[in-house]
Parts: sequence; structure tokens; C-alpha cells
Amino acid sequence: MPEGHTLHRLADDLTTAFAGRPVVSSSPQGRFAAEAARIDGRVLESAEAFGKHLFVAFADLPSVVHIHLGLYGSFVITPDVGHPVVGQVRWRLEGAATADLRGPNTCALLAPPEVDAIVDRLGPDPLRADADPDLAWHRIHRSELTIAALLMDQKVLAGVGNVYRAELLFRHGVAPMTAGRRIPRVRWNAMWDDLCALMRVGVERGRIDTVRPEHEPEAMGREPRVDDHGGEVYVYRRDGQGCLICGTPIRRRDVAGRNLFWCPSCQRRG
DNA sequence: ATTCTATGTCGAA
DNA sequence: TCGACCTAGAATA
Repeated sequence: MPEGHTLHRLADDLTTAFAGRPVVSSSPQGRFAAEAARIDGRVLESAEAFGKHLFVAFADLPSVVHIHLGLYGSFVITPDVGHPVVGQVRWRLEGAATADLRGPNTCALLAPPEVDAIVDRLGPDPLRADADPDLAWHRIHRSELTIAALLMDQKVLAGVGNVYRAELLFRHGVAPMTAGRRIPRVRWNAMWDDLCALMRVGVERGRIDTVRPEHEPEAMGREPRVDDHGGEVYVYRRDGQGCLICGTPIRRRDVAGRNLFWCPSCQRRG
């Protein structure tokens, strides 16, 4: 489930569930065993997200756990404690609750300079108060690359993935293959503001909902969408189905190994 | 039983 | 541009 909203939600939930108390730390699957043992019994200080990266800090330990969920990793918190391990659990934290990490791209104990290096190469994160949209604009407005590629580039924007990309482009009527330098400044400003609002909703609900109230299933007389990612969306994975606004079949195209979805009729502008 | 797919990223060809 | 990688559940045979 991992776009930026997932990691920010996770940071909040981990902090709420574990912060301020010692944790039991283990690696049932074994690949994080030595590090998990160093953490065992320490007090969890905080969990924080930057884009799709999650960092968990412990008292009296300068190093920080760096987690990246990749395409299919999950970190699930359950309120009970002591239940059996099911499947491959890279890292288990137990305190007032249990948190099981599975299938992460990365789970490593990093020294502060290494953490800084990761954060420094990320573009602005719409979910962070200190984010500066001008840094993203600076890269976009001088680029020959498509806006679809730029939105996914974590050096341009941190936290946007395949769903938010497709939905943001749809909501602003932007043709995905438009070069970054053809995006007007006013358009980018509107897209940034919208992205901040959309991703906040994502954190609150724990899913990606992008459909405006007037197009929601109840208002349109259609069934709510049921899909793996769980949200109400305009174009993501709706290829072949009619656009919720104009009825034109949604298109899908493989771009750099990822599926891009868009409405060829509603999305024509730069 | 096997193959496929997924909200991601890296590095080699 | 392609394969590799981390895992689970759905789809296909």
C-alpha cells in the first residue's frame, strides 16, 4: 500500500502505539536479527516519514531504523500482543501492540549521516510542513521529460507514486506526456495545492480517495469501487471503463515499466 | 500447482 | 530498457 500517505500514517500510528515505552524487538524471518537484538528493550522515541521513507528512532541509540516498503512491503500494527508469527516477518515490534514488517525493500540500521544523505536527495514532500513547492517547480519547468515521469521522480517530489500521479493529472486535465517545461506555473501551483490536500485525506483515511463529491458513487448512481488499493479514483486501474465525467474509455499504457492511466478526452492540456 | 500482479527502486546491459 | 528483489494473494491451468 505504499505511497507517501501510507508512510506518514504509519509514522503517526507507530508513535502513538509505541513511543515512550520499551519495546520487544525481533526478526522472526532472520534477515534483521542482529539489528533487532540491538534494539530489543530500548524505548522507542519517534517514527517519522520523509516521502516514502520511514525512520524509527530509539533512546540512547544514535542509529535509526530506515524502512522502505517498496512495491509490496507492509507494516501492520495490531492491538494484541503475543500472537504467533504468520509468514515472513522481517521485524516484529511488541509493546502495547504488535507491529509486523513484511517484504520491505529496505530495513536497515543507519547512522545519522546516512539518514541525512537519503533525506537530502528527496524533493519536497507535500505532507511535510517545511516542503517548498518551488524546488519541484524549478526542476519541472526546465525539463524535457514528461510530467508523468517527473511526478514519479522522488528527487522532484517525495511521496508521489503511481496512483497519485494518475489521479493528479486527471484532476487537472493534464495530458500525461506533456513535457515538464510546457506546464504553466499557475497549473503547477494548483496541482501542488491539490496534492497537499489529497495526500492529507490519504493519511486520514488510510487510502487514496480522489473523486470529488459530485462524482462520488452515491451522486452518480453507481456502485462504490472495490479494489486492492481501496479508494475511489477517476482513472487508476479503470482502463477500458468509461470516464466518470465524459464516458470515454480510460486508457492504459506502459511507461518505463509502470502502468499509466488517463482519459484521452478530459486530459488534453499542459 | 503454477503464474501473474502490485501504490517501488536499483543497477547492469 | 530490462531483470532483480522483497512477499502475498488472486488468477489461471
